[in-house]
Amino acid sequence: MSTRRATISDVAREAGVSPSTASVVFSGKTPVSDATRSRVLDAAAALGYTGPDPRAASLRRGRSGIVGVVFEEHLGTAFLDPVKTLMMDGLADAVAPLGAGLLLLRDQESVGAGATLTTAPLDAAVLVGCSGLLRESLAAVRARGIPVIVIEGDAGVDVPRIGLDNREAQRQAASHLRSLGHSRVAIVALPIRAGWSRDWIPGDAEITIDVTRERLAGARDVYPDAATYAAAGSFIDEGLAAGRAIFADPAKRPTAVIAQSDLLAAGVIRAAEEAGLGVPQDVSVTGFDGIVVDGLAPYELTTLVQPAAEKGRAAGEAVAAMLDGGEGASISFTCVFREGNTTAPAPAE
Amino acid sequence: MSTRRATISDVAREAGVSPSTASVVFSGKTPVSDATRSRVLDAAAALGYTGPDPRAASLRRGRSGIVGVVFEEHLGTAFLDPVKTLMMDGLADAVAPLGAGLLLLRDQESVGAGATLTTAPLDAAVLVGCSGLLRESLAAVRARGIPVIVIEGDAGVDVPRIGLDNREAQRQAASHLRSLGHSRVAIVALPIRAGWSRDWIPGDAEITIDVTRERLAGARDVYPDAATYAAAGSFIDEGLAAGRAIFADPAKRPTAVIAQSDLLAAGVIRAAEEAGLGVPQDVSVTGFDGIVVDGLAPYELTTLVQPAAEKGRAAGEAVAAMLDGGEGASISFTCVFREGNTTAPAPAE
DNA sequence: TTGTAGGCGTTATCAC
DNA sequence: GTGATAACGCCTACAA
Repeated sequence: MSTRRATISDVAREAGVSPSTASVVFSGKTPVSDATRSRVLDAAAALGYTGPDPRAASLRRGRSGIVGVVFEEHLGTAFLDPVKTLMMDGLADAVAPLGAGLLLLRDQESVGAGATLTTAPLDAAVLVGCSGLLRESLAAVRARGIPVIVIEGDAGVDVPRIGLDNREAQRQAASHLRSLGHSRVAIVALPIRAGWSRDWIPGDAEITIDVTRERLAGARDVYPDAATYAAAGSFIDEGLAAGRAIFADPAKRPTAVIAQSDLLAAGVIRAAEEAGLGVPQDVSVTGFDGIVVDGLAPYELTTLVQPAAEKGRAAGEAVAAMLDGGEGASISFTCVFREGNTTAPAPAE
Repeated sequence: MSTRRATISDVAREAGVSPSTASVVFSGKTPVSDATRSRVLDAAAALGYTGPDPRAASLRRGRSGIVGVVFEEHLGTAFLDPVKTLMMDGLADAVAPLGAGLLLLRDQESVGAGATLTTAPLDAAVLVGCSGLLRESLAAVRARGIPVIVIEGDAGVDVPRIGLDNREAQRQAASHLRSLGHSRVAIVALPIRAGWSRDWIPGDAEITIDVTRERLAGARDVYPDAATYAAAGSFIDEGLAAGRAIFADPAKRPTAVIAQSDLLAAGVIRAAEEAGLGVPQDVSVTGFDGIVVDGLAPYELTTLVQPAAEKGRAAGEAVAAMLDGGEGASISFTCVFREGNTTAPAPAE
């Protein structure tokens, strides 16, 4: 048992054929006579050979069948976000036909620990939410000459990206509120930079996270002076905290809140209930993402539905195209406005 | 640009040293004089060489630095479960020191599509929630002779597993309720088999999902006749539906509900509120998992805290040990009972 | 400290 | 339909 594992040459010898013939039996790339095939297969079974060693095959072929997915956060954190989860699903679907799998990679791996962009046998890489941190990784990957694509983030220059019309979409929600007569509106934003703790932000705050900045711009296109509270993450509890801050002073209560994610919106709704405000009679709330928020029933958020799984799928397809020698173009997706039961005309003064 | 990528030999030639010396510069396994090192590094830079090709290195070393994680469900579904998410985090942490990354694999991949247990360059595999489906995959992996470990599932025979004292833990929660005087108790279970739709289950229902069966057994050790409603998944909304069914008939209302997951428990609490029942004055509710349920505040569930991240970490460490030639023993983890504010003495009749 | 040699296991190519 | 040959790019004894 401690003896070396059988190789395809062993099998070939046992079967009385050449290694290349045995190889062909396993790869199916060339016709083989039935007699030969079964002789090889029998020999393989006898020797406990279970097929070509993927490592050797990938060296020879120049392909590993592995697509790296790079997150800038802890894996657990990334998967707490339903949008990313959906995106992963779409991505997995799209790379499957390539015969590829997804390798989870964290950016900023402490040195020497863990597979990295530079040491993993990747055929291509997908960067998720590329902001400052990922930029360096990017250089490393590109130098390796493998296809790279970025989802929700700007990698600069000529890296194809999967984008979303964040600003326009958010503007739609804001316009919807304006058409309902709302004028006192507050915004609950996603974090404005890495490591941010929840707080009100000044009008001229520097925002390094693209998604936050773009959605905020869309809201401010309609409500330039709306007070903005940025949460520490996309969670119901963060939205709750934000909502408490917003509804704290009865004199300054807004009649509508624009939340930058559905989870935040769910929290805001809960804060409104806590403050004795009815949604949507007293306060309208809009979300962003269009995910199913577990436990939010009977509310149906008025929100922007983003094609999360499609984004992942598009990334996978772009990767496939680039692996085929194609160019890999950027694609931009559009959100769909969906009116639920959390927005209504502004209450009379 | 269409020319072949530089290899370490090219770099060595350019630097005027031998390939092995250049190799050593990159691997750092042997001391090299500063002069030589910088000559090699310069040559590499000039040629655009970014380091050894991982495919070749992994063939040579016999290690790919990749650990496969096999789920039996859609990736998106798997990551909806906070417990699995935490587990992945622990696993990622534990394999990082190995210099390994996690490759996501789905079981039952349609033939020919996607990386599989048999074609991916894995150093080891971790199966998550091994029930029927995974059994076959298991055979394939074991034949390949790579270390395998199973989390929350029985792979039979001699496959090391990371287990949990589901039955004993659930019994503790039930005993707690009994000590509070509850006698009319209902159980909200996880799905009893793949593809299950929520419904009451008969006392002798066949339960093919291990976790469900074990926790149910624990509850029935104390309340053998408790009516049991099995949800279709671990979600707040499923718990809500279950709770509605349970609280539907005022005449038959239990004074306590044992839920098999925290998310289910959260839904049950919401159903209780809906039915005008106070928690815990009118109904006590227990959960299972000890996760943070986003949006459940101000409730703190009475629950069993399972060491989810530790389970992942243990799996990673077991893998590391096996890769080192060790034996890979099974490990069983213990849940810790945590009393929150969702259980109280049974109300007087 | 540096160089030489051999092979890790496979598969593409081409000839037969 | 089958076989010989030559890489794929690297690493590690071992020798110098």
